Amino acid sequence: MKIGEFARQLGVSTDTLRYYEKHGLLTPSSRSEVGYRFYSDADYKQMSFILRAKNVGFSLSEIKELLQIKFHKNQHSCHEVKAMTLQKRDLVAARIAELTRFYDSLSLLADKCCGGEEPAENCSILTTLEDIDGLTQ
Amino acid sequence: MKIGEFARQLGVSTDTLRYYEKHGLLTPSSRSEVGYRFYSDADYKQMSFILRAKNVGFSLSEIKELLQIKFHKNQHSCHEVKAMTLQKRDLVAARIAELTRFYDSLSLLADKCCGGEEPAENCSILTTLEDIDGLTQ
DNA sequence: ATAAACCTTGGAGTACACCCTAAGGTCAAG
DNA sequence: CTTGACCTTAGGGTGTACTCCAAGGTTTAT
Ligand SMILES: [Zn+2]
Ligand SMILES: [Zn+2]
Ligand SMILES: [Zn+2]
Ligand SMILES: [Zn+2]
Repeated sequence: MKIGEFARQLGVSTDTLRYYEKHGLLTPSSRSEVGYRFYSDADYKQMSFILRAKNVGFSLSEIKELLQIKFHKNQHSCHEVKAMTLQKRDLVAARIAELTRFYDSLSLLADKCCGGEEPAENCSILTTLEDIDGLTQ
Repeated sequence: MKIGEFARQLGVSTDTLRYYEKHGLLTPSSRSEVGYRFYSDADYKQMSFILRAKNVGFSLSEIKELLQIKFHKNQHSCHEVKAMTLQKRDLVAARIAELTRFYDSLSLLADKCCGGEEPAENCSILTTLEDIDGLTQ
């Protein structure tokens, strides 16, 4: 399958596929005589793996690591894979915590503001940000 | 106050202050004869505003908007300010929802894996990512 | 024969929020 | 008068995951 059809079937752009190839995530299994990329069923499976891993939150470099493990399964342990997964989960959790603080602060701010059409002279959002904060910690 | 002392008091780098100046967030109120930046009390207050806004999750360009409103309070309404705040909050909420999906998927994956020291031949994290997913919708 | 649709490469651009460097000028202390 | 700490500018680099472009070669249909 040439790159265009392959991209269409997977719902990604051809640029993305060339990008992934350049970054060692998916090298098409063959090329035509004039250099056209040809993708096989195995390539389809690998790309699906990549997309699923992306869907659960792994970054491309993490996915590359996972692929290395997948290619040399006997040289890596379950422990290693689970550790990566848990570490990623913890990172995600930390980011969620930070964003939740943002969310709470923004809610507090919004609640204080009347939201009317009058000039923002005494807008409590602005004054709260100006004054000593009743926001942080 | 010169830039170094000002930066120290606010817990930011001098590079950050020059960056903010270049991007229209905070222009020091004066310069010495040879061009040294001098920051005033008003500058301190504005920088505090910026840092507080950052702390609740606003991006620098959003903060720039907020500053524009703050400078011309009578030309803007409470409604406008509240709308910005709510819109930002919704964006944050959407991002939290996405990360929560990641978190849940990663937890599911991790739970299935034994985490032992044996080779990853049959690691359920890898097989789950390989096979038709029990993850996504 | 020619146009449309495909493919190739290399390289530049995007957003965000800085950080770092070089090359040089300024200022206070000893 | 020199040392060290400070300041200036312009410009490049970081990471992430692409996206877009130019300039050209190939394939397929009419
Ligand atoms: Zn109001
Ligand atoms: Zn208001
Ligand atoms: Zn296991
Ligand atoms: Zn496992």
